[in-house]
Amino acid sequence: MAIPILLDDFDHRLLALLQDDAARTLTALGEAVGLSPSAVQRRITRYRKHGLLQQVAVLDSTAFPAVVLAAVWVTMERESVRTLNAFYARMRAAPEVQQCYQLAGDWDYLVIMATTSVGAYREAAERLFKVDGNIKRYETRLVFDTVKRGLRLPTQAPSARSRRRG
Amino acid sequence: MAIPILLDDFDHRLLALLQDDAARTLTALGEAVGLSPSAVQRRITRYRKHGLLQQVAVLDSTAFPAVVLAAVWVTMERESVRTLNAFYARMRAAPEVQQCYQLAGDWDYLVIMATTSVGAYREAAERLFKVDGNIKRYETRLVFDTVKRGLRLPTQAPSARSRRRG
DNA sequence: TATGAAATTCCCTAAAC
DNA sequence: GTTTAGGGAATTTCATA
Repeated sequence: MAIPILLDDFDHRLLALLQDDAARTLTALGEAVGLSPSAVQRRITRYRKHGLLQQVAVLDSTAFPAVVLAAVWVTMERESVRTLNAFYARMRAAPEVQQCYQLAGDWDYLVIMATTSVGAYREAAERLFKVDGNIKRYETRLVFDTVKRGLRLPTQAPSARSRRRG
Repeated sequence: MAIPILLDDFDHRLLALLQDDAARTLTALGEAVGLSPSAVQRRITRYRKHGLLQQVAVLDSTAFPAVVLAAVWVTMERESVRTLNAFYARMRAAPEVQQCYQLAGDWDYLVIMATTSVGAYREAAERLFKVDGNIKRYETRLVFDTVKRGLRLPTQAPSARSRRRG
């Protein structure tokens, strides 16, 4: 889907910085990687045009004591293209669904949910995971504590990073 | 930890907008919620000072075909304060660990990992989840497909939103 | 105490090189 | 890739309800 984009060392370092803090100025980014602000800007524009990067605000979940997080494992009864597409559409459309991954193994999907109460979670789960011809079984595990939360991706192997440093 | 912060309707709407796209200008945000750019800026500054919000870049994981995502369930042998703190510190320090949640039920923790190869995942898992006096058991499920990915939190009940609209 | 408007500063953007 | 110039946004100040 996305057009392949070739990344050099500057790109990898910029993407790492931006994943930590996207509010930095082009000047600060340029100083960090050894590039002029204009060069940094051109690169970031390129990332955006390729749909590689989007800037979002991440809220501190502990600041919202009412928020209920839950992990749900799901297995499908039989995966016809039609029912699967419907499931995907439901996951993407539902504001309660934060993340949804297809897994290898006995469980087909992992879904991370976020709601404002256990009641709201129950409602959403019954609506989204109703056991019918599509979904065979699902299990809910409420989140007691958030140890770490982020979406950071490594864009190059750790060995390449340390090799370059050493 | 975080100082409680009282949020009004303007705040809820701003936080919703910012969670979708943190690159909007203060003017655009102000027009969307019916506030002057100055007022919007003051509120966002307040969120930042309270540690409520941070701006990050989220990368399109499909644009990095080499990236391997994995979900790991973990159970602890015996949860002494010392070993637990060590585990928490390890999770937070490891760049391969994206998310880590303590769960209700038979599995104690869910860990979402992101590495640049299956080899790198294996290395990281052996290092982070080594079965010893601390960790009893862990199971890995590789992610085949990402249906949805985000960290959006609802800051107020959906009923409150629709009630206000209707 | 929080607002909106105006003035200043700084940054982003798009040229030209 | 850098440097430069211009427009625009963020930030501060100020008057106000």
